[in-house]
Amino acid sequence: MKQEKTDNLQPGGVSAPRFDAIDRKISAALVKDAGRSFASLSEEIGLSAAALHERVKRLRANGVIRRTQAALDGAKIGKPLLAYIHVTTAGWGITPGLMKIAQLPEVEEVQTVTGDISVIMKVRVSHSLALQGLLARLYKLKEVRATSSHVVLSTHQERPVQAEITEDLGSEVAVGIIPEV
Amino acid sequence: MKQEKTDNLQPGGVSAPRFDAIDRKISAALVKDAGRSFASLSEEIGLSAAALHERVKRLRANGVIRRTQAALDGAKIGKPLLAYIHVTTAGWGITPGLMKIAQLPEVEEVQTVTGDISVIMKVRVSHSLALQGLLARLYKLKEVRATSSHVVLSTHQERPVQAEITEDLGSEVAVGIIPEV
DNA sequence: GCCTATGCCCGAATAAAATTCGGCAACAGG
DNA sequence: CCTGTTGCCGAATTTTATTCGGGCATAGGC
Repeated sequence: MKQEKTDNLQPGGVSAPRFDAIDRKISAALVKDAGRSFASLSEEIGLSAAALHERVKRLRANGVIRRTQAALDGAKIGKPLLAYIHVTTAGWGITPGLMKIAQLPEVEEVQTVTGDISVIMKVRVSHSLALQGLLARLYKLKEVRATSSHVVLSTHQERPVQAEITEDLGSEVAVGIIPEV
Repeated sequence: MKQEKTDNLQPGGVSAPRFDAIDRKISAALVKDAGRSFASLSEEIGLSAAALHERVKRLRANGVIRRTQAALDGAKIGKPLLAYIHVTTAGWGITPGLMKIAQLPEVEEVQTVTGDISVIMKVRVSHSLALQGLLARLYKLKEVRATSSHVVLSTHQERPVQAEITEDLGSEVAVGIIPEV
């Protein structure tokens, strides 16, 4: 029996759903390929298929895994033009008009952000005329003050949320910045 | 017999794969939920499970469906801070230094764009110190002239490439814009 | 220290799904 | 009119997901 020491267990936290190293590993694997069979994954993780299945079920129930989806090729489905639209609005937040535009299948992201712009939209369209049409719809909204578009020339990385975390990202800057008490 | 005629080949090596309305419908369904059984999907589409399976297999082979992946909740895996970093670089394009940073699991997108900035990066980190660490790594590269960060306050839409296309997006602007010949 | 409740895991059985296969019909080209 | 090709179907077949009963270890009450 190759029973691993269960040092992955966490002290009983009632509120926060636990998410240990194994869960992270499973999540990372499913982000890369959600179509893999539990059998082969369980081998890689070091769990039985049944235990793995239970964990995945719990990850879904907890909302860690929100869903599993197909990743399409934008160009091959007829939408080769990707762009970011920066929107400056009068007033605050997202209005019903903007939300309606956000529902268009061309619109992939709508985020309110800090900085000198209010909203960042990520849109993918069939051709430049469609981009213009999208901008026209934006300018029909009276809360839209200005827009600034950035057409994507080439994509060097584009992927969903990754499960892994680089541990030493913050620490390297911390030295000499945190004041002594 | 499946013979490959050389005159079928197009520049790029791939003969034009067809992508009809049914394919689009299937793709749209799989983007929403790739875990659905072929049986239930075939009912909705109006095909047999076998025919549906064959189409999906072809969509994958053609690269229309690039992969199927799990969508994680950024906050629940310990990365609640989402931001866009606009990078202005000296010289052109993506350098090896930038490509290395693009491999970090915190970096979800790296795009070269038109406009007054060179690169747009989408990053998701655990806390602001990690964002600072990321910026520190960027500024270590001598090709990086300046950056401008936009922290996401709230996400109103965030989803992968959608299969649907709004047909009348371009047409509405076209009226009165395209000059008569 | 002992006892029990709990969480996590396993192997095997079962249910469900994916995948394959042979054949039929529509269509285009010769 | 024939013929090769394509897309589809229903039914087998194989693979996979899912359930089930139980074992082991830990934590906490007593």
